[in-house]
Amino acid sequence: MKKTRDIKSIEHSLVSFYRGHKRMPTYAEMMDLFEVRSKSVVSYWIDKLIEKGVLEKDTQGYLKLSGVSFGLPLVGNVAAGLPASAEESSRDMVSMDDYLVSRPDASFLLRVTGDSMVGAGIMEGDLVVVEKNREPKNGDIVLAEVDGEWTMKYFRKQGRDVFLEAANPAYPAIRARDELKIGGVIAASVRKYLM
Amino acid sequence: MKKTRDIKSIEHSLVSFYRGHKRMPTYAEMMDLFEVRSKSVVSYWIDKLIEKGVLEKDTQGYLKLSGVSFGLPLVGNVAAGLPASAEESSRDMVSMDDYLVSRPDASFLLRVTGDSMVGAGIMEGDLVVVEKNREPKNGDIVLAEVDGEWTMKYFRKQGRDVFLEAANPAYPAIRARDELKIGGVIAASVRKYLM
DNA sequence: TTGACATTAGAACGCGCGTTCTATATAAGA
DNA sequence: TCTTATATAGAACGCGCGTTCTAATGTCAA
Repeated sequence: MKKTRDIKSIEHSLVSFYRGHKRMPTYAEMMDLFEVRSKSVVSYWIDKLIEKGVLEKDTQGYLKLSGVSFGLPLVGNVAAGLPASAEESSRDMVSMDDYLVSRPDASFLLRVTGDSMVGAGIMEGDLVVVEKNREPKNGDIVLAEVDGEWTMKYFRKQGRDVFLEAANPAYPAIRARDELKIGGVIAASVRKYLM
Repeated sequence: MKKTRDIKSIEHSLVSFYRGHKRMPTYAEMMDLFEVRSKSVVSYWIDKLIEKGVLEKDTQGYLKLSGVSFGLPLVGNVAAGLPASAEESSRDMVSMDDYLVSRPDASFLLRVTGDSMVGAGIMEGDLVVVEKNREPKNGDIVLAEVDGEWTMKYFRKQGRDVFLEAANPAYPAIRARDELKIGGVIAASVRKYLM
């Protein structure tokens, strides 16, 4: 068995350390990670990774996993199928957190109950990201209180006329009688298949 | 204007620093963050945050944002509506990355094209998380190559009989003639509404 | 074999890190 | 008032961090 200490495996061990510890390892810790016995060797490989663009140092000189190896690679669309797995670089790396949540401070998650939005592809059991304190635009999906009950509805506005509409045609549209209690605007919806 | 340097604003500044830098600040940097002029004051507040359970130190003594303030709060279901925003603690904090992706090394993202899975609530433009090298079970949604074209289909297996089925009834089921080329199993699907 | 280059080891060093001490200002209660 | 608890400042300290040097070894081609 040949030594597996190439630049690829080193990058991989760094990424998995960061995933596990939510921080970068120290040079002493990297000695164990890379299975070398000198910090200078660590420095040697770190320099290589910086050259390659996997790592960078921020303004204070701290190591950072840059761009690549954050999140998942967005490799194209379904029609293109799975990638040749060659050409590792020049791929878009997308973090689900960053992609789905623009304002983490003003957002929360809800588990979907009921079937009022199945027409919009939101099914029972899905999670939705709700953004608070945001002015809904026509066509947005909002979390609203109707007759003391919270539901998700399309927000419709035509001129001065404002009403709520379910995506499921079985439910009637609701006009704002007194005032509309909007809990937030649905920013994203996610569904998990595998456990 | 009163001093806003309470434990709440300090926690917030730490979280936003971590979100921006993907690491914890040093004590010197926290002096600027907290707007104090001594590292001992920083240590003073850090201890408070550790007591509170917001922070913890890992085995090497490094600061870590623990549990709380990672990801988004999962506050319940749609029927429950938006939370009273009181009782800040004892909420489930969920990171989208951790929730949706179990095996980051073996996963990638695809943008959905076509309407073959609208029946399953997966629409054109959605992103799907595809997990490679996983044995599909009956009922899983898989990325498969059919007649040289990649599509998403339900994976059906009844005894020895294996075939692919679209969620859209307009498309016919497909039996495996030669061999089934499975690119991966769909682990999750996400849709973004606000830009 | 010889040379050039890539990779590893080890040691030394300076500086900044987080800790810890003392001292002081402020606020609340008795 | 005096006491106590809370919050801030400043300084000192030891240790570990990342850097940088020299030198030895491994690899491969000429």
